[in-house]
Amino acid sequence: MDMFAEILKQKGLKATKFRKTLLKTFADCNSSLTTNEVVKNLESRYNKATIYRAIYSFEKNGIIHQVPDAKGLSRYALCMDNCSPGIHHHLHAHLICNQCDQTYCIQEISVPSLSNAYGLNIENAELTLKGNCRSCRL
Amino acid sequence: MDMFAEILKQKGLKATKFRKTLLKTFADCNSSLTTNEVVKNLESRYNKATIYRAIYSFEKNGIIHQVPDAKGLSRYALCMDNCSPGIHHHLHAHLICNQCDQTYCIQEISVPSLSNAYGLNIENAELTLKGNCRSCRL
DNA sequence: ATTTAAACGCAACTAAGTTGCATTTGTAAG
DNA sequence: CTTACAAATGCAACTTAGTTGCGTTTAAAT
Repeated sequence: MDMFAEILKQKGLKATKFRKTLLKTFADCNSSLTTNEVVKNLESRYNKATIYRAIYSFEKNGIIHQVPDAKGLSRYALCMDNCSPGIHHHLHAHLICNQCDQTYCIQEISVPSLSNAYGLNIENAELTLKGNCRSCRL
Repeated sequence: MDMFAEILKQKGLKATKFRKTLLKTFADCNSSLTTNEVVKNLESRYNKATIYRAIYSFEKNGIIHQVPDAKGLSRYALCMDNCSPGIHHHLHAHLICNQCDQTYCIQEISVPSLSNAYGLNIENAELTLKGNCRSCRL
């Protein structure tokens, strides 16, 4: 019984060997990964184009969500909330650590609700913090 | 009397012909510009490397500040608050328009104060909204 | 076991941004 | 006004992130 295969199928994706490996990579990480960190981890075994395409499909199908990155790279984390294919529900803030440049989801801090403020028809809000993460404060 | 030259010197930068042109470019724009939009505007007259270096120094010296971009490019807007070389004070939110992909500073919406929440030693917070800008709602 | 659409690998490409070094220019001192 | 020099610019080559088209392989339904 393969847990990762089940998750992939439930989200509407074929459970290939590579995709199970990619999902495990995100699951094993307690924060987030840049596309390039994934490429470096896996490029001996899998092609760069394949990795980019899979990350794109994971994001689209509600398995991972994009998070901000200290240097402007694309960076992703596993979805914690119940995200469906096509619809992400993330109300939490993101912390970029000044010391390690890692990005963490901070479930304890939620994003203020601004729905229709000032007639801007806001459909999404992101709150990004810069500070020190738990590991770097030790 | 050259207003742009005065601003540049006051911020500690040499007032070259190119830098006055660049500052005017940002001043003439009511929202923000990607580095590439600036390059496209000016590359017939000035070198790409020069443009990148000048944008970097404008940002460092408190003339412009980086704002989020719909497609992850680097994008900047004139500082409105009183920013000093090395220190930016921006408490306003940023709006990315779903229709035109432009980024606007929204002075009316301020970023929640979170200073030391959860021991994260937060020294900066950014609030990014997605919605419709004024021009696109007309 | 067969079939087929989806996924993958490869290679070539684009676009954004950087770097080293030679030349030019703003500005302050003489 | 001229000189001198650090700072700014131009050029060209480079790096890095990400994309695309197409032929081959594979998951999974029949």
